[in-house]
Amino acid sequence: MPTDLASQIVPIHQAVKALGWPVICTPGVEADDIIGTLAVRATGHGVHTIVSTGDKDLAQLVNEHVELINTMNNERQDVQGVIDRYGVRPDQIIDYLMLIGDTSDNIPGVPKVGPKTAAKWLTEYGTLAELILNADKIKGVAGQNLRDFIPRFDLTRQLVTVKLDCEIDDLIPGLDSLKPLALDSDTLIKLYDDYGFRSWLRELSGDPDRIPQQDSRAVKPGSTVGSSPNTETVSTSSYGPAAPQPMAVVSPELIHYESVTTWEALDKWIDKIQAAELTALDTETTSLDPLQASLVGLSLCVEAGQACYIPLAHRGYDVGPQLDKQQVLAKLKPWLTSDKHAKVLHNAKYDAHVFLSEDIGLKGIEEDTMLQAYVLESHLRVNMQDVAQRWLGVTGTPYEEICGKGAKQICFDEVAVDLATHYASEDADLTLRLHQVLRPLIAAHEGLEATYALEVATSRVLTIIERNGVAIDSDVLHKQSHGLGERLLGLEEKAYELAGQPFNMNSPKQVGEILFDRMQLPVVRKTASGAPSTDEAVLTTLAQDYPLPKLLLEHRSIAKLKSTYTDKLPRMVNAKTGRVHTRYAQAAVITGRLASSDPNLQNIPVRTAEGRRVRDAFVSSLGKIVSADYSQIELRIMAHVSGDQNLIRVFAEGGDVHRATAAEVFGVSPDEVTADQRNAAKAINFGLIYGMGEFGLANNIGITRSAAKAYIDRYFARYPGVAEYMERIKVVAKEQGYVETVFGRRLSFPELKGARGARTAAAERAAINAPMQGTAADLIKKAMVAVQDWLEQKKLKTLMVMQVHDELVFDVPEDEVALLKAELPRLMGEVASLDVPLTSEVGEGSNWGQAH
DNA sequence: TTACCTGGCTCG
DNA sequence: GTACGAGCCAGGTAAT
Repeated sequence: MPTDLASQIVPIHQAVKALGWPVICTPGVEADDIIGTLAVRATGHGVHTIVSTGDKDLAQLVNEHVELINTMNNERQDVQGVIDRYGVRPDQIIDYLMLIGDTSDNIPGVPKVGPKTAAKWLTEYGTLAELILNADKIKGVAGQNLRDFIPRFDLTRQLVTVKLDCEIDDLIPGLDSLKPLALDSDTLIKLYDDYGFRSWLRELSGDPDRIPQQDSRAVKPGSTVGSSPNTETVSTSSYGPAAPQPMAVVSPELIHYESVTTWEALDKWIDKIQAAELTALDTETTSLDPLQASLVGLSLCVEAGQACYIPLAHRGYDVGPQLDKQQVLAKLKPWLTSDKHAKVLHNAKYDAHVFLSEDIGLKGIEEDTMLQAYVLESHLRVNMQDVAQRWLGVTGTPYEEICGKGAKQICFDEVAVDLATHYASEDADLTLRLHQVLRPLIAAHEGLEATYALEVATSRVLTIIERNGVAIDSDVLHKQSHGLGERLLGLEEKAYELAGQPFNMNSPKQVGEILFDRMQLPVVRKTASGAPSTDEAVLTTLAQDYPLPKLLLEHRSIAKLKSTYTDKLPRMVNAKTGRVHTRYAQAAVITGRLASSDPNLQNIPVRTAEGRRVRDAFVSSLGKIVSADYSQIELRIMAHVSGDQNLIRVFAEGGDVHRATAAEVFGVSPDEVTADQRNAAKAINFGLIYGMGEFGLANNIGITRSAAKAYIDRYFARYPGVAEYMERIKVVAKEQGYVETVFGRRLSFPELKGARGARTAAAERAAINAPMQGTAADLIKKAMVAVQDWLEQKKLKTLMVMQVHDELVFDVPEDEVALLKAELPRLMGEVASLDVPLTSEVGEGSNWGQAH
């Protein structure tokens, strides 16, 4: 055999025989080719995905090719036949069409179709079968006809195999003599990095043993758990070393994950979970969107290292035996819906939604390891991978490694069952082990225990709110969109005239070129990257002397309204429920607040009249919208935590707090306070919550720095407790590395611990703000739990539909409105007793806009 | 074509 | 450099 394969063209089966590697060596061979080759080898063995222990990129790339080749192999036989037999998925045909596009780049006469075009076709025709049946009617953007593509499927296969310099059929006999696939990507990457591709081949041909032929870690599930590949990892945990806690240590050979595909095996596991004190549970689904997700399988773990996966809805041409989904769920339902059987999950809210979609109300959710991790370290990521790495020293399998990412991500139901078994069992196993490690750490601190209990209770309420959704009047938004669109056109016309040429008003770059290059306006400020800034403050300054900036400001604000709100919200309406279902991230904000996304309902406009109109589209489906918000919550908390007697008295006396503080600061009676004085007091009140300095205050209310300094000095003179508190909290944060809310939630600032310098100033401000924002978050969470419990206890029909940091919004039947308006302030006020009253304001209306 | 970043703007 | 905490949009560009 040749020893220098890199210099020769070697048919693949020869390479296979010589090296045990399916290597194609052609002049100019590149990384793509080796990846493709490895993928071909994998598919030749019926492998669907390759698990890597080390670098993700190569395995990921290989897996993408595996997917393409599997698809291609399926479809080249007979497109319609494949559809009928295997139910090829839309994303697979997209991939296939992409493959055509990729390959056709250099091939004259083969039209190119990208995933967007393919997706558009599929959207129009719904299913792949429809698409194929209507092939002659379907035209792409460049006029190409889908029918033309179908006969070319085979051509494409030819082109691809030519590119690989072999026929797949030739390849397979060569592969048959090989042992099962062995890929150690650490070694691959190292060799590739050290020697480059060609040298690597030489190494291989000279010393094939350098690559382990049988490395079960790479192929068979089971090894990525149990030991950390990187022993030098240093934990950032504030609570303990990264070294695995004794209870969590499971030596790899004791780990056993199994697929449950027989009724006997299922019964055995049902016995186990019935008897268990606590069971870790995890679901696998078709979507990351919990309301869209459909159950694909579920995993259980009652003892560290011993877990099972029950595949329920996997698909694919060679999917193994699976138990009937409905029968399995029927057998499990008594256990799932029993609060006598305690469960631990990682982000239980997600799984609760998945089960609700199967008409199963999951009960007994007593523990949630995501919330445990969040309560312990709210400033760090709480996904399973990162948490397991931090607390167990274990590198679990990332979701992306199983399903890919981005546009090429596959659905979990396409993942091979054995691979899914490993991944899903591991999740349940790690959940249980995390619980064993984290739970005692929380129990050791009263404040953390209380915070965790609150988070678990909040999770249940959030599930309800998300599922309730909120009714949106799309017609209202469409009309607004239309009006805004016309105004945008008018503004554009005027702006082009002033600029002397058309330009994209949405592009900061083009706006900058027009203003500062063409029109030679003065540069007020530069952005972080050095370009002249065109933000609101700059344009407002320029608008005093020039007409165009004013138009730009108006255009900006209207374009934002249209694109983010009036255009977007109607598209977010769930087809099944006719409502908008936001997602509340419970472990995303370091201070303990919630975050809302898809869509974000916590930043719906309110400050301008035209923006506020968007809220008119948030309507009631039962009768009225009722909204209740804590008034001046963070300032009240400042009064409480600082213990400043003057500030406490201001709140105790009630009335207009900004006017009262203005009277204090400027030494006049409340009714003598001027509008300017009240504004200054308001700016200081808000600013000090954020740790604002004189520069910030001066900027904010348009006064000189020295005037701002004078105001702040007077403020602190009148409220000395506030000044002392701010100094105290900085010291505390620096000494212990964390601060606490009133209820004992810990908020960490590791960068402050023992540090000093310019960069710490920002962290200091965050530390000053955190107890207030965090305590406010605690309070509203307590309120949500109290109110939802009350709604259920009173058996009311009212739905809680939104939380906006200090506000709760309800969809209320007419006959419950009076009760809600009477009881909400009481319920919200009684969740805690601070040194200041906790008052709230309640409003009602037929929509959210009116309810304020 | 897609993925990621920047600048800008919305909210509490 | 300069006020805390978020999410989302359009444009622009780098990577594929």
